[in-house]
Amino acid sequence: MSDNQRMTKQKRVILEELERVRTHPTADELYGIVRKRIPRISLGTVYRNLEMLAASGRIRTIRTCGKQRRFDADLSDHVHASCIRCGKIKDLPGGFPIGRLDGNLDESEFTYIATRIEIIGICGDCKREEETREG
Amino acid sequence: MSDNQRMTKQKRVILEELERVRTHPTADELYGIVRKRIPRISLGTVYRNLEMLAASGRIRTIRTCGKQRRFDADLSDHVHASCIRCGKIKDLPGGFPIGRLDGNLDESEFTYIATRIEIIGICGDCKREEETREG
DNA sequence: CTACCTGCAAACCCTTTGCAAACCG
DNA sequence: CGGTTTGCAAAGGGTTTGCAGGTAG
Repeated sequence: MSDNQRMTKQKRVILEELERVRTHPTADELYGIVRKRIPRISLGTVYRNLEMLAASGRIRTIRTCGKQRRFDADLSDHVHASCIRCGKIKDLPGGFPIGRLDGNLDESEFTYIATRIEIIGICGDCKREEETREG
Repeated sequence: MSDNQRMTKQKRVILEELERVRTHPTADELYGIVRKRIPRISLGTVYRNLEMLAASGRIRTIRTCGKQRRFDADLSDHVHASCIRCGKIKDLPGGFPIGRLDGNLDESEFTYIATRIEIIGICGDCKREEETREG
């Protein structure tokens, strides 16, 4: 967390692309996007930069359904809608329906950083796919 | 999700132990616990049974901070407090401060299943450890 | 200059899976 | 009995890391 971070071309492009997309891509998906601008970038570099950007608070990592981590450059409080089938995440319009949620928290036993709210469900694409398959 | 599940000794003990512990153990932690009662059980069996129990809705899986999945036999709505350092999860007293949260949801585009709320922070153990290390 | 960062590839580690034997109902 | 489940071990797949060369400041 010592912020001796350099703004390299790779880091800048990764951040730009993550801010641009509306999805919450996995490292691998972002790798595919960034490679259009930096063809010789490596997946390891993408991971390292996402890690650094998260450590310095410029982006957030999301772990929910699915085995892969996802990343979000939108730091505002918003609710995520996660699909248990495909793991994709969409944002819900409107902010948080609650506040800081640290009321009944013993600060000596837990230092509050943030609240996360998500709804779990099945997205339209996966639902339609299931209906097709099951007839 | 076809519930042709048999109640084997392994599955029963895994469920019993998961219901008994107050933590939200990883598969590996639960493996260590269950092995006290079934010494020759394998980690693969623990994973398979947790998967089956989750598929039939008897337990829940949690993915948050940390790379390992965690499991929870408490199906009631409760807020999780996750430590970003060690990945451990504790329950917050009291239920959910909000309701179903599917108000501004287009049901044709997302089938609602559940709401998850967690707070992110640093637990007492990790905080004390950091204070010791940094002087 | 030089400490930090990159690309590459191998290592890591959690999780899943194939198989023959064991077991539940 | 017949289809599930188990233990074992190997495979899988996302993420991390060591290293030598490259680069920001």
